[in-house]
Amino acid sequence: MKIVPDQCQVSQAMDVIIGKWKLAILLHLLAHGPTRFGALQRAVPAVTPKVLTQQLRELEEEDIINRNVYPENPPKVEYDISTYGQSLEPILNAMHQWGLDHMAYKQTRDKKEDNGV
Amino acid sequence: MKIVPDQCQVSQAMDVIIGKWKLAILLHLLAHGPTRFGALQRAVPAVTPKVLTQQLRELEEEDIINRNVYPENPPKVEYDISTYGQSLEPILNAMHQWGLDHMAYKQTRDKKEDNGV
DNA sequence: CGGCATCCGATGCGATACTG
DNA sequence: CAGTATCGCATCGGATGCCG
Repeated sequence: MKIVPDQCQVSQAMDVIIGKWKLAILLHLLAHGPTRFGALQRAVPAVTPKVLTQQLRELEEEDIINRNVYPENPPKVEYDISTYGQSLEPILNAMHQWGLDHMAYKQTRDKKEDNGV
Repeated sequence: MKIVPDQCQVSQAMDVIIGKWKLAILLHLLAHGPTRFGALQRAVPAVTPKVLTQQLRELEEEDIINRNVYPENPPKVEYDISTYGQSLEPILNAMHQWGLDHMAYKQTRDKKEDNGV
């Protein structure tokens, strides 16, 4: 398939997954199902609550994830991938596969450079 | 295929294609073949020469594109996708397809909202 | 033609502290 | 527990001007 630049919507996808922690969030939700805010924070250790909230809100606004509030005490909020969000999987899989190849590529390339190429 | 978070390399791909104009550059090179610096600048009108150079250099360092200098006068420099860079096509295609779907999705969603949902 | 040097502003992200 | 409020900074990209 050839991408026609004039009607190219690649950046539509970029805009949605751009954000330092969005991929990590999506991958966690895809792998583990519904996850609470605190659990997400533990799953992505370096993220602060403020930024985690930001990224979640942005994903929610694009209908990629769902936010479910359980009116309990203590409060409980779960996030999970929406049906629509699951349509991102082909992109993630393609990126993942390429990432694996890229690791291997860098390996061999750097080895060559060590030998003076 | 299920992505195993522990050995997930999705961000490897992200790191390579992140950059405001990199996708536009790659798509242009894929569609039009070898392209000169000036032509790229005309193809991506909003980019300034400084930033265009930056993005090209970063893509070049990852071996995604080739930079060919022709020692003529006036100077001529052509950029083109490397063989390795072509391996990104599955990602771009997946993103493009999703982008098209996303446009349609937003259409119907916004129409619903207009009707008071 | 194909850049590079310099300056500058916006935005994204982080640190810390506090709250219903 | 699941956030919000404030502050601050670094990074990225844009504007402008100059050069081989």
